[in-house]
Amino acid sequence: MSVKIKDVARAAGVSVTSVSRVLNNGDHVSEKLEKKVRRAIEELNYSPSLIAKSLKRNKTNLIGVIIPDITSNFQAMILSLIEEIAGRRGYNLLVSNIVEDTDKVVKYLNIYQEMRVDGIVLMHEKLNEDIRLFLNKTQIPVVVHADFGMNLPTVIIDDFQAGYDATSYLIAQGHREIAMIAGDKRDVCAGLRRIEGYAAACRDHGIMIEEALIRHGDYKLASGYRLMAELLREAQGRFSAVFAASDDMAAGAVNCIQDHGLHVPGDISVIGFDGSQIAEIMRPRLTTIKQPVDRISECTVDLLLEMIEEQGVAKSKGKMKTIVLSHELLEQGSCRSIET
Amino acid sequence: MSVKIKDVARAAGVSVTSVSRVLNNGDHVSEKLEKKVRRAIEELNYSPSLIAKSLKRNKTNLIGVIIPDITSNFQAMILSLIEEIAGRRGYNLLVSNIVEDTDKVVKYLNIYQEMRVDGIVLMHEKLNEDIRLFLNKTQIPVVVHADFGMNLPTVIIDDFQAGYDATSYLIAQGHREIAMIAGDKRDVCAGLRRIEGYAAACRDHGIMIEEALIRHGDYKLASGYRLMAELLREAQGRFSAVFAASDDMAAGAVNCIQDHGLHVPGDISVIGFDGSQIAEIMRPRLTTIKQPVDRISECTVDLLLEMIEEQGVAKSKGKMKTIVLSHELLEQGSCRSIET
DNA sequence: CTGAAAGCGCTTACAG
DNA sequence: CTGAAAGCGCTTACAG
Repeated sequence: MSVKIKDVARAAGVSVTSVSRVLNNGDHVSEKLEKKVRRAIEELNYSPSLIAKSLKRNKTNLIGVIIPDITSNFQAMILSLIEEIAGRRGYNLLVSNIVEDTDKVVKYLNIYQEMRVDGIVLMHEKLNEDIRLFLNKTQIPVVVHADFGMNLPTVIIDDFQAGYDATSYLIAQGHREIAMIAGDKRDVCAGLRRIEGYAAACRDHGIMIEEALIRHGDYKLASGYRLMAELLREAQGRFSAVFAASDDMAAGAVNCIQDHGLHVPGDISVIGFDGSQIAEIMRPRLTTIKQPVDRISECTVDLLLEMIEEQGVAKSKGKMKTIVLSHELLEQGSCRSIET
Repeated sequence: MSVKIKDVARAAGVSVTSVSRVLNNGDHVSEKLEKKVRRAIEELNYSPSLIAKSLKRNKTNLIGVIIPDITSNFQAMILSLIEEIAGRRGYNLLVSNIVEDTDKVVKYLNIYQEMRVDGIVLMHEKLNEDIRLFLNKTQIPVVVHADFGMNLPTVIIDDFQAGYDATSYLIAQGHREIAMIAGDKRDVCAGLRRIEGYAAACRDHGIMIEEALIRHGDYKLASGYRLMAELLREAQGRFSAVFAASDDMAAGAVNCIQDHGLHVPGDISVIGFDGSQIAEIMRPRLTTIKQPVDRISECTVDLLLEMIEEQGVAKSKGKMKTIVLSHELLEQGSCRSIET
């Protein structure tokens, strides 16, 4: 049915070896041979099979990406940058958007392994026994976006420090009653670490931590709205500021506050996290912890490709890098300073 | 280096045929043979190569998706739904996010073809000669999201009617001076068709179309902001309402209007397009044309898989379906009726 | 129920 | 510079 290298060879009157050579333009071939081959390819509309090539070369030029939520602007940003950078370097992306289902994560890790992807980017931050096992066993280079404490190549920011900075900023503005719309504690970085940073900042400034002021969401807008509604219902007047672990949740919180007839930052100050597009859209714009999406994406691809391309040279499982990138506090209009 | 089916066969003391059989659990194998094989697989930590399998079976279970902008919430929504639905049916997604570069589109179409994906979803709406040629020649099932007038399987809404509806709605609210923040005319549906719908509605209601009130953007927030700034600078007072061809542009327009100290809908009414999350986030919420993202995604996957799975039975290139889904006008707070 | 062998479409030493 | 042949890791008639 479809035309294969043998057909091209026959049409051009040369060997398949020669066709392969002009296709991969490595070794020298004579001009007229090349011309004959190119013409045959053209005429037969030949499309070489990367499947066969991958099998033979033991290399697919595929990178698998497992991402929790593409509809989050922050994650979409990273995905699109990774796609672009990897694309320029000859790699294509296999992507799985896995919402909240840890079992599906290992299912897809295994599929990627069976597909013989050259590398994997894992953006999920929740570990279970199966995932841990996979990461320990697999021969495939994996870059993770969370500190799992298991000596894996990692690209992250310092979420503890970032949580600390956000909270300290609010404190410096005179706030002493600060609620937190946090993530899931099982998320190592975006969840747990940011909460720890918040708690440490409170502690360091002699502020009692009130459990009732800490709520846990899923980083999405709707949960920010819902949790803020709870806070207003159950604790109104007991906090003057809120630290949200994502811009989406911060935006949901702002919407909720405004829908209750209150003002941001007049009545309640809100600080977000990520520095995604939504921070610019909101009015007031969100003050937020900006993550360096471009650096995160670059470093992720660089690190992964370095491992992939090194593999031939030496299976240097030894030098596992952890790259910690710096965040930045972006001061916009959603926080105000209050008299102490 | 890595363990292959032959190693498993040897370890289990059976033939590779038998190992293959238990792997694909089709034909009957005796319980004890199966047990031996499973144990060997377990012990050797065997991961079968989908590459080899694909080559043999001539099927990759891969779908290539070419998408203009993942960071658009609307498109991210569709992508994530397609991923989920296709995933449930055993297909994985190869995705390329190609911003505005038509040459790259055909480059990736060719790569997908070489990778022998089972099907392709093309979301770009701009055609060039190379793309047209590819679509005409390829044997791979492709579903497109725009009416290219070339008898391809298509899933769309009626963008003309939707543009007509949006504009008529504004007219029914008493507006007679309506600006449009449109897309690129070379985008067959989201661009051209929506503009034609706008123009037809104006015409049908005896409204002169003023070219200066039609601006062309790229569907993103920033361009909506910029174009609205232009409109305010060059034509303020000459329009009381704006129809934007995407919610993102509508949001940018609203931001711009508000940043100029004006009010939506008090001073200017704005209607958007897509029904994406941003329409819910804005205050006021955006009145918008809501596209049925779930239906679009479902139909896309259904149609594509139908073609893929039919191929064996009959190469029914004949019955090319075009599925037109219905949109809906979602009335929220960004338009007001004015006295005529 | 089980196995030996051909073949999927390429690449790559090896020899000339 | 060019080609014949082995082999990548599977599946699948075919035979028993």
